[in-house]
Amino acid sequence: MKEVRNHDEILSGELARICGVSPDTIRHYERVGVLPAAVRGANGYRLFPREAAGRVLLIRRALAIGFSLAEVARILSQRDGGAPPCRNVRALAGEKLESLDRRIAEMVAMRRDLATMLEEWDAKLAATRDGEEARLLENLVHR
Amino acid sequence: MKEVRNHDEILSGELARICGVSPDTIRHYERVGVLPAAVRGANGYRLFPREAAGRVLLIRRALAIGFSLAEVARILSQRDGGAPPCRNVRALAGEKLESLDRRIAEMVAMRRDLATMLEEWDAKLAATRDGEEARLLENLVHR
DNA sequence: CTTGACTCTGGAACCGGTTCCAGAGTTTAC
DNA sequence: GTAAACTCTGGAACCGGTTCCAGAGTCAAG
Repeated sequence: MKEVRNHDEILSGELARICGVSPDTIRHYERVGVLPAAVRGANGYRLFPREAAGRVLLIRRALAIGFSLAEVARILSQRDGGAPPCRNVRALAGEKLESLDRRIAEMVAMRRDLATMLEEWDAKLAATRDGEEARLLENLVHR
Repeated sequence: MKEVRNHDEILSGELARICGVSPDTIRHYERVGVLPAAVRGANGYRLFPREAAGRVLLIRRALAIGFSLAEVARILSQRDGGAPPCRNVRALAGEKLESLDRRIAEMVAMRRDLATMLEEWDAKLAATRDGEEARLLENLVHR
């Protein structure tokens, strides 16, 4: 008997499938308040409006960009509460960009070191017979 | 009475200080087998040879480069067991380099997206009066 | 003798996003 | 009427490197 059921309302599993996410994740998002609590059918099953898919994608994108679930929750609940959080969001995103730049710089430095080391190692290995010790690890510690 | 004590043996705390690491971390390293078990004094206190500092730095460097403690433990115990692990190390480091590149590429893409978004946001905010909604978040989801 | 700074132990907490669990109810299809 | 595939719940596990904890022993200086 689905006569009373709005055609624009979908179950958690369907929402999950649409968003390419596990149902567990959907429940989790609701739990931490990043998705508004879904309406419940007579079953007790969650009924999400189709628009929720957009919200989930928004969340995933924010996560991918470096926001935490807690931050997203804060922002979205601000917005849902009526306050336009745009300038806060802008500030927060600015910080994200900075920290992202720092992390990237770190990793690039790491990559450079590692690549250099590999070159040296390969040179050394080429000059070392099988089974012999090339002492690569020592190389690692002395810069 | 320290007459019997070798002057080249140091306590865990001193080793930690030398390496810029907490004593807890030193104990942890011993626990997971990345540092060989230290000799114990009559106190029960750990006595590390000074060379251990080099080992710790080796570990920190390996970690910084993207190796896990488990991997380091495997490699080092191989070496301590007599087998020259150089070629294994080389292979492992090669994998690290690849995964590092992947992660960097991801983060750079992220950074690009975020920066683009920020530019758009700033343009939008410049055209929006205080307190008004600029709907930045929607911008986030629609690409 | 007392105080403070050290050390020992094994186990648990932390971070955060996701997944997994078990036990129970619902819906759908055959 | 039975099985397969959902859904519900709250809590715990996971990843890994580090830190924290409590209760106890050790050691140096005053």
